Amino acid sequence: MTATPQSLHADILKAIAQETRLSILELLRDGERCVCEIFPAIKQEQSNVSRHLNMMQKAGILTRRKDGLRIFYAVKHPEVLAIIDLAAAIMKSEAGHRHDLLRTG
Amino acid sequence: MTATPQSLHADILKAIAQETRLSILELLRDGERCVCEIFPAIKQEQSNVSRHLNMMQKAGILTRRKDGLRIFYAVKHPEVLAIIDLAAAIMKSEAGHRHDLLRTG
DNA sequence: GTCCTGTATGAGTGCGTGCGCATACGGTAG
DNA sequence: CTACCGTATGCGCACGCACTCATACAGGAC
Repeated sequence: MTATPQSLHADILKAIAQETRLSILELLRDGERCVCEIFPAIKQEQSNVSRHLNMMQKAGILTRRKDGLRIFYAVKHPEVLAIIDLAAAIMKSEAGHRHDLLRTG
Repeated sequence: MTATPQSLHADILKAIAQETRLSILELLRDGERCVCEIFPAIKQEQSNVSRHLNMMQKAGILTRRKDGLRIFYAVKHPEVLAIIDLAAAIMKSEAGHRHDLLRTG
């Protein structure tokens, strides 16, 4: 048991590692939003956003709440946002190194 | 500027969010390894591992060092391992919640 | 009941990707 | 030089995935 935990890590990370989903998660950083708010904000089809939200909820990183017609999604684990921040930090330091590499040859 | 940073985050995260690459990164947690050590350890084709290593190095999360015939790869940013740990934490708490859900209906 | 709004889903498409096989490249040893 | 070892790469294949369009479903307003 716990033979290949990689396979499970991958599902969580794959649920985050996608542009559209990252856009959604950035929006949800400020709190829960309904689909009708999200898809215009990130300029994507409603159906596409719905699928991504559903996918992330099934992956366990979003919560779902019904309020009348609307369904509100929110980030379930703050670790998700921490992961995004770490990725941003890596990017930032990479961008700096790239400059150095270009300058020093 | 900083219009859609999501596109760039995604590249870093995608470089991590894959089973084979996660296996490699777990191995590299203990320090640098050459391809000849990695691919038998994770039971993958040499060509496949070589591609993944190359991909991660281009993504900026691995370093490369030549020593004679062998080429050693190592994790460049500790944040990468932190991301994996956070994903593991999410998984763990999700596993707990799943049990509750199954029991309470 | 009908109409409308908000969300989810089925079908189809094109692109991206992980993989294996064979082979080429680069460096070392003899 | 040749032979060999470690690594990278071209090619092909199968699968997965993000997306769009059209449509179905659920709930509220009337």
